[in-house]
Amino acid sequence: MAQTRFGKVDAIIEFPAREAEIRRFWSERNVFQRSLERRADGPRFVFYEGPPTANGLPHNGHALTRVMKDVFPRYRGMRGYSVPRIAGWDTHGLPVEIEVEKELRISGKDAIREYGVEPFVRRCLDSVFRYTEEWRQFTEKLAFWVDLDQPYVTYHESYVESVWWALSQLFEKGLLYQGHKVVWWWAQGGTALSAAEVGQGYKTVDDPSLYVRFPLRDRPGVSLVVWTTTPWTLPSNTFAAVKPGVEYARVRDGDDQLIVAAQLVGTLAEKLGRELPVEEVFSGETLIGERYEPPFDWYRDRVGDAKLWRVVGADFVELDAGTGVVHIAPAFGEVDFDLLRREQKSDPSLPLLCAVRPDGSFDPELADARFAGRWVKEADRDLTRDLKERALALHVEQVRHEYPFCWRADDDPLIQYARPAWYVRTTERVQEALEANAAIQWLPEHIRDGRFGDFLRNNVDWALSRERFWGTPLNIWINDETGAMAAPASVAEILERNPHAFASFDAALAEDPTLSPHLRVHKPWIDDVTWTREGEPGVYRRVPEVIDAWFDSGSMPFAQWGYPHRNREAFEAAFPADFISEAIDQTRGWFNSLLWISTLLFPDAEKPHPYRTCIVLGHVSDRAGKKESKSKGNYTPPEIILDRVRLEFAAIPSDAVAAGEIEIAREDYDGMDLRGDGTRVRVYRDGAEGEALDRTLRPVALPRRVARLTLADQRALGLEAAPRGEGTLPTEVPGLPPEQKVWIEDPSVAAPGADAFRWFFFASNPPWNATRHSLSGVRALQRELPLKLRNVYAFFTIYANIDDFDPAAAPCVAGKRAPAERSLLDRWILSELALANRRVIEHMDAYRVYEATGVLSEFVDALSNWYVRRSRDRFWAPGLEADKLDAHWTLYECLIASAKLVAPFLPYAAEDIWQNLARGPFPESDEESVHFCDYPGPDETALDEPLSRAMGALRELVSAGLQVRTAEKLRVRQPLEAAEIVLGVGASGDALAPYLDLMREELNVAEVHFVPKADEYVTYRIKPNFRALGPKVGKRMPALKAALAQADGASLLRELDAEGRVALEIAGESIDLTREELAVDLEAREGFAAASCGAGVVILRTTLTPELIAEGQFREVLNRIQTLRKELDLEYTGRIELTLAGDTELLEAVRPRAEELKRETLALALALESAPVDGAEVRELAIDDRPLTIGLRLAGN
RNA sequence: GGGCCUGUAGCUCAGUUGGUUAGAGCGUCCGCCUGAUAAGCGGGAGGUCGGAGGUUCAAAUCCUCCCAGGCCCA
Repeated sequence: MAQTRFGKVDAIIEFPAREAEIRRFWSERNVFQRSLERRADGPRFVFYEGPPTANGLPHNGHALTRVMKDVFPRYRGMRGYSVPRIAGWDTHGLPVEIEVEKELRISGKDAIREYGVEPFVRRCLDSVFRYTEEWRQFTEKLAFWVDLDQPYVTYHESYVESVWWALSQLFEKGLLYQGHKVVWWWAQGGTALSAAEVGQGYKTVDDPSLYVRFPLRDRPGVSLVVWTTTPWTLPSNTFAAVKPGVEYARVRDGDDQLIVAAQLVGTLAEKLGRELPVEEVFSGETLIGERYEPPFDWYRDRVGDAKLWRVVGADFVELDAGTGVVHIAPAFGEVDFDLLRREQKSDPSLPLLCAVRPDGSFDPELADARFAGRWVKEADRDLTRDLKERALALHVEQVRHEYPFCWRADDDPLIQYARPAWYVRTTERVQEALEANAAIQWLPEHIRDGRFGDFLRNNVDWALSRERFWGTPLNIWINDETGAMAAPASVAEILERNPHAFASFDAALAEDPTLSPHLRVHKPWIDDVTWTREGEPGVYRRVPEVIDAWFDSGSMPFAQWGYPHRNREAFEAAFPADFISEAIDQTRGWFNSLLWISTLLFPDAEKPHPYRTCIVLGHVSDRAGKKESKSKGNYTPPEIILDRVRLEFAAIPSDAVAAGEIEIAREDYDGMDLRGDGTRVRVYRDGAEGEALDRTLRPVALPRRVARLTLADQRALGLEAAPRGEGTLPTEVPGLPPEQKVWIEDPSVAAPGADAFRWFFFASNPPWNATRHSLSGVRALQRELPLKLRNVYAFFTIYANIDDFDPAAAPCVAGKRAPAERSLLDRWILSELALANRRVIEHMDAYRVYEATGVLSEFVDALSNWYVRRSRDRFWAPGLEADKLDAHWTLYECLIASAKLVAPFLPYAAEDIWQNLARGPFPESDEESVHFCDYPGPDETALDEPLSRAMGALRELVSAGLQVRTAEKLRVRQPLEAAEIVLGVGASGDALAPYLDLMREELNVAEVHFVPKADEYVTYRIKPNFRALGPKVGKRMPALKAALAQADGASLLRELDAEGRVALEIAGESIDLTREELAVDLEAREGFAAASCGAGVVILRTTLTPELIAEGQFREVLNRIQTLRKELDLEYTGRIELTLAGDTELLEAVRPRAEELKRETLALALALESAPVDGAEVRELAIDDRPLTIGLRLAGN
């Protein structure tokens, strides 16, 4: 049988390139698909992918969500579950429309209508998948295994039909109704703006600030005083609100009486510049129900007996400004509107007064001639004048405040404005939603009662409709004569009503066969769908709105299957989800819409649904904890981790730059993880790497993402200056033409790669914490496990190949011994492995990925820094004796297990190891990929906790011993006579006796003893065991502590040992103390070369005999020769011939140990006191000032 | 303005039901080791645990208030 040669493992590796090879293997061998098939019969673990929008490029936050959504399904898959993973795309909504508007350089709904709804919608569709390819690559690079070939897509007809079904269910249950919603309205553009957009457009402006009298009808001469900064809303005034439970005052103002909140009388008096003596104080409630004269009479004769213009109570009334009486215009304020809705519960006839048309002008039907048709903001001044003339304005001034403007047209102020809207009556089912929420496992837990619970408890009805174009059309048709409504749940149901319903779309399709068939269920074509009914007058026409895109994504549990029109069983088998995860901003987004839709549609399903466990991810911030933002440029693009260490800069030629140099911002320099003040970099134009220049990069004070270069370099690279120079915003750089920007790349190191990125997100902190992201951070964590594991793996292949160790070969298999027969060290690391394995499973089952990475790191550290380190001489031993074979097997088993253990976290590294170490020897094995393997279960027989504890103590003692050497300036190469160990009180040397060889080697001492009578070396410090004594001793604790500190430790201990207890006199009382109630610390006495640790005290005998000195000198010589071997890059097995000459004492130290020297250095010949032979590599050096000449040449030359 | 979260070493983070010398990694300095290692080991410096009160024999941990940052809403 041919010997396996394991592939050579380079310690230095370009991870992105290696990962690409592995990715190719996965795709060629269809590994993901097959991993699913192999588990198809397993119990189901249901994962829902929250659909991203692909009309922007993926960023670091997406990387976090991708890897978190990957690690748990991978883990569960390896644990035997069937875990199908379907990708999804969120395709509808305002952001898409806005992108297209930008592209078309148009703005507003009228502009869209002018452009044409049909071509507009088609452009939306195109734009949705603009970055699909980037998303696919991003997803694949991060090894997020999800089925990208058969994704669910929210604009697809089958998806829309499912959403329609959901809406028709709500409609039939009476949970859909029409009302109004107050939105931030851009009147000139005829559109509502989202909160995020509004947030972008605040400006500081001066607005009028009015104090207005509302005369009470039934109390002549008495007026309420209200304060407003929007006079234009006064004609639509409906109520005046006061705060119940707060004191109000009636004050005298000349012949008038005014009513304001008692605590604001002074403020108002100051404004008016006159005394306002208080006549009466009363509680706010007593005002409720009072009628008043509205400030304008535009509605007076129009609204019949409706109980308008009266005082109502409201808790939101604030008393730190204004008058404590609030003007309520429900059409122009959200809280105002909610108040109207509240009042409508007892009096449904209350109208919504709105004297303003959607274009922001006063309605000529209502307004008097002076104001009809005028833009409301412009009318403020005349309205104010009118109020003054009628003596209703008590006081007028200007106020400077922040007010939102349209971010696209920044001269246009926004107004709050009530628009007709469709609502989902969620308030009726809050209790059920809360029950579902209570049953969900939220990670972190506080989301349940905190952020999300609060949100649910404060639920208001879901405003579902959007007056836009690109979205799922609201499937409600209204008879234009009778007002009857219908909500068909599918295309088929529409066709039943009118077989030619889609004639207009069919015609469009006939004209243009490239038209996506899915657009049949979209605007504008869906608006042409109508029908009539036998015996009923009128035509059913669809309402014009589309719906909130959150309803789309929240429907994915069933809509991804097209349920209930299709795939009923598939849906039922995959409901609810066991696990979902998104970032915290989805609390009110996807997490919310999923929960509500499920709660409303499936009231009988067992809770929680539609998800059982939800990990709420923190945001990814920059290295300073600031939100990453493309416009600030504090953004490390994911490519710098995944592909290459480079950034793109706007080119700024400057004659101030030194020849051969380039200057960028210090922040960008740090962002590329460059050190010092100058680094060699490559500079090139995009796509012209062949003509790259090598330059020295200098960090200076500059704005981000601009690079200053010399005029000569500018010419050499064929660049133009970026037109906006240093004022170029980071966000503009990608859009510059290629001749105005440069790439700057650090060619000295490869990017860390996808596994490193994944590990960073898992291992840096718990997933719900905000993560500070940087290249240096990723690299730091990469060293912690991925690189360490790779080093061990490389070590193994070196010696396995040297020894022809082959796990498939008969001699190796025959020589494989059970772990119990192997050496202590082997048994120890196998025990650690089993322990780590058990703990990783516990953590991962509980979704504690961060803790799981900690366990893995500790294990790999133990493997690398103790097992391999202590086993090195076993691997160097000649031949392949039993002990060496044990070492190979043990390390092999650890690596194979590690590959499986890390597979969900580091799918590439795991595959790399697996292919080389498992598939290499066993090419016919069933597990072609590590991702086909079962996750290992701990080998319970290998678990040996006493062994783990003992080795832990040993490692501590060794550390202490090394600490002594450091303190005494005794290098480890210098052998010492002995180490004495004083163990902690009560510990026995027996448990550690088997490890003393390890300790002798590690400390380089001839002997290790336990010292039975330790008083000579150490003192004992005795402290109370606070935890045990706390309840018993209570307030006397400080006194006890002091007494123990002063007592003689050794004699106390002797008494304890003899009597089993000691008695101490504290504050006149005697306290009996047992051994368990005391803690004893050892401390080395002065004058010894000693150090203490938790396990005990280590004392080194530091006297050097001539023999020890000679031994030390020999070690030095050996070290120099080995170093030379390494310098010369010799093969590990390469034989050499040696000559040594120089200091006599050195040579005499070597002479008796010549055989050992030859063995260790693989020297066939050793000549002392002889000159180097021809062709030898010669080194002249000194060891402690003693000259030595080494001549080394390869044997056989 | 409200809600939630976070604040521990220069940086990134741990820190069990409160238990008395607050830990790790990185960085830095000194030293060591190296025939796997972009490594590793030992040590030093570095902390009023955001601040102020309180509860307790005992507080990073529990309570109250305040400050700063983040997120979500207004």
